[in-house]
Amino acid sequence: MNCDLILKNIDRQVKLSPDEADDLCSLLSVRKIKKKEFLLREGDICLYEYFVNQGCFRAYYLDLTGMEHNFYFAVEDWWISDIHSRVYATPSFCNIVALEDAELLQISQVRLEEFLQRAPNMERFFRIAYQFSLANIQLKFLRMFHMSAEERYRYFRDKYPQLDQRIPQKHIASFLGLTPEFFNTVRSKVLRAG
Amino acid sequence: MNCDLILKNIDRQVKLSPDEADDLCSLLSVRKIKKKEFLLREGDICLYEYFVNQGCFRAYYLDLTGMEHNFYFAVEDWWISDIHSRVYATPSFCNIVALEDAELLQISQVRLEEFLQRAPNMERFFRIAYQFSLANIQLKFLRMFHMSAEERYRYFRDKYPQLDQRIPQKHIASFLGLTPEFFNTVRSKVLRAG
DNA sequence: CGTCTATTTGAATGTACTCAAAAGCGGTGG
DNA sequence: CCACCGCTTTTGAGTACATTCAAATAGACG
Repeated sequence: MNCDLILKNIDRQVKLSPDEADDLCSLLSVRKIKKKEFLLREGDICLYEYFVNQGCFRAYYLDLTGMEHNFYFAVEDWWISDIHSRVYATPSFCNIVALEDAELLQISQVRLEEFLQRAPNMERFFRIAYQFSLANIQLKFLRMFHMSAEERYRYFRDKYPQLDQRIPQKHIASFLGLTPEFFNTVRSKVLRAG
Repeated sequence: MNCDLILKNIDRQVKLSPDEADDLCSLLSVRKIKKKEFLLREGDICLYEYFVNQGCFRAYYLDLTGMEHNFYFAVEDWWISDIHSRVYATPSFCNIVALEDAELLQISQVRLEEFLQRAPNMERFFRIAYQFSLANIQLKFLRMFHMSAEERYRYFRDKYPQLDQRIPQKHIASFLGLTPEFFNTVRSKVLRAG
């Protein structure tokens, strides 16, 4: 199993001992997912935290009218799960689906909690990771909520150029809270203006 | 110094030993703030994590045109700080101001980090607290971004009835991403309809 | 090659905003 | 205690940004 990427990812925040690293890796399992397959479906309880080794995912929820709303993308070196469902152990409101063939590492919530009890370094890693996520999502919230469609798209391109190339327009539109049609006119305008 | 409320708050997630509780309390100091005084100003680096013992705060940022956008309220038993500024040790984008005379407990970022190194229980507390915040803010993000003005206000009333009563309309309008004028018409409609 | 889905374009509509002005309310000084 | 001032809330008219619906074009996949 290829744990290189995840260990490098963790090493950016905390230094695990070789034993801790081995312990972690022994708890991980590989999961291969084909394009369009679901990692999580609405109503399921999210039992795992996932780390993307390869591929691309989108997380979305369905509103009352059945429309899909994307709210998270994940590619290589990103973590993904439904944190709400996982933490509260309640049925998920959202779906996670592969946009490309993908390989994940997964650790079950139960094993993760046990591991955190005996590995303060990992407790620390997640504390820091969540702290950064929170800092970033708060800023994202400000930006997304008070910016025009064009500003939002410019910000997205700036921040995630690799995603802008890789992910179909309609999913970016949804991520930005726009209709595909209107997003397309915005996008054309931005491309013309540079 | 009155540490009852904060210790109860922490006790909901983790059990601190009496020594750990004393250790924590020795690091806290009381801060009294009058209505309209600033706890944090844009450009300052946020050096503390705060816990509200009494009173009410709003956090907002100024956009390019000088308009204020509220994004967080805190009352008794809530934590508040600019997590982005505090964690990255960069100048804050936001302002935090008291809406009422208030009393806070504060702990400096430096002391907090030191404390977390020696108190795995508190590391755990913050990991869990951030985890819940993240779960909730993600859900809030979904709701706020894809709901109409009226739905957003109904959700706000439902979730924070105490804030709806306590905070001036114009600040709720801003929190919901609406102009005070438009918010007022929405609010009137909701009050009429029940 | 044909089918299905995604993107592009346009017209009509609606939601929320800006600007303007009146009415209400709270605090302060005479 | 009341009158005034400033700030907040309410109301309305005109406008802009984004949506819905419809249809044509382009692209992906079997």
